[in-house]
Amino acid sequence: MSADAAPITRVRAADELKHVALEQFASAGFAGSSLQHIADRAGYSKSSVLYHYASKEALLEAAIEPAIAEFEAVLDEFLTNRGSERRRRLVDDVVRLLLAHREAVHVFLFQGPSLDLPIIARANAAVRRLAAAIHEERESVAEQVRFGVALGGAAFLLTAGRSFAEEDALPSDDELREALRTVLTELLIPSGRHRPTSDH
Amino acid sequence: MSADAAPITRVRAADELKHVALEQFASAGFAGSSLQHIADRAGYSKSSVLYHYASKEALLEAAIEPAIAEFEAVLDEFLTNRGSERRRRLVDDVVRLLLAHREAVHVFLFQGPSLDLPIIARANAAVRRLAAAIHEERESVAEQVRFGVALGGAAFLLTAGRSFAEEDALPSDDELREALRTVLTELLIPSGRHRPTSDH
DNA sequence: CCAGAAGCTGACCGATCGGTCAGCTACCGT
DNA sequence: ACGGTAGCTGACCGATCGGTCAGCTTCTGG
Repeated sequence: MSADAAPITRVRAADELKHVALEQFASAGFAGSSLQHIADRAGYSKSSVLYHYASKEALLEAAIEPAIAEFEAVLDEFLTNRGSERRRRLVDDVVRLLLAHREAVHVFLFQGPSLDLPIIARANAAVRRLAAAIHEERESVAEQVRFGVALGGAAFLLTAGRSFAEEDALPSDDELREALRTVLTELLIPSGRHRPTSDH
Repeated sequence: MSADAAPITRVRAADELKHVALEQFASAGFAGSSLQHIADRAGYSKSSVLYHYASKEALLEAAIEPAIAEFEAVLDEFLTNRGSERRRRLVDDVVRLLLAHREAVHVFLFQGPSLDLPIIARANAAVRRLAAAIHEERESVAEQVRFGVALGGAAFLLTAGRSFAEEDALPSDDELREALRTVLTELLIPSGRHRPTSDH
């Protein structure tokens, strides 16, 4: 049998290691996180880590691939859509993705350029595709800056920026989601707001 | 004599190493930058680096201290001022500081939380002071998010985000300064714009 | 009852890490 | 002419890095 209930501990170790590793990669950087440290934190030996994952790189890949795949899906949809809902969908998707995959986003967005790994190259390619699309359709520099500040700022707020707040004053995820949607909408959706032709 | 012209090569080595090191720290991370690599890039030996700087940590400190001191000055002025020009000054100062010290800001803002060094602690304390001041005077979550997105986004755009743009399409620093001032002003200065009481 | 796979580990490997040290060269003021 | 110092280097150190490997347990299907 072993159709159910059995793998209670089965997949757990690998997932646990993946989770601890992602935390470490996001908070201390990929280069700054040793397999030994990750193993210690998870309560395993370094050999165990390398039993479940062929290499440090494979561990990183397993940890951030889902986030990258989801980001690629969001991007594809954005590039396909042409309707008026286009940007609204992007804002919603991005906020949801950021909240669900903070650590992973922190890794491939902030450390991405410095890591020479296939999985990171794939993530960078996706980010670059988004940047190129934005650069194409928004000719003014201020418009491009708005986009970069919005996405980079949102990512910063949920990852690195978090450590600068007082712990007892951290808003809940629900509050954050709504506030982020509000702010990103202001920045990215030129709804009948006060931005005449000032740019460019 | 030796009152002039002599130190042409004198201070050069130390400054050159500092500059190369800062580039490396910003692009590859502190943990990911080895003294050997920095020395190679600068055309010196590793021993030479440690002759000019007592340790890797001292090298980092020399590289980013000026930026931190300047940031502290900007912060002190912001915390002192009470006039209506307060936020406008902050925007101007921050944009100027970001453009002048991109790499240093990238180090202590994005890698800051993960490095346990005195100089980084000092930088983190300053950022935290700013965050606390913002949290105090802006009670709505959206307002705090606006602040975090603005500052974090601007920093992202000038550092990590830069590598995602096509090289031949990078705006000049002057264009960036103006665009950043525009966008940050929109985000941080509640001038008679369409933000009624929607927040909180 | 037992063969074998899964899970996990310590011992070990070469490479590289940050850092020390003795010594070399070149130039300085006296 | 010479002692001292500033600049720089290669050799070397212990620690730690990512990764390999043989072997130990524990469980399971036949």
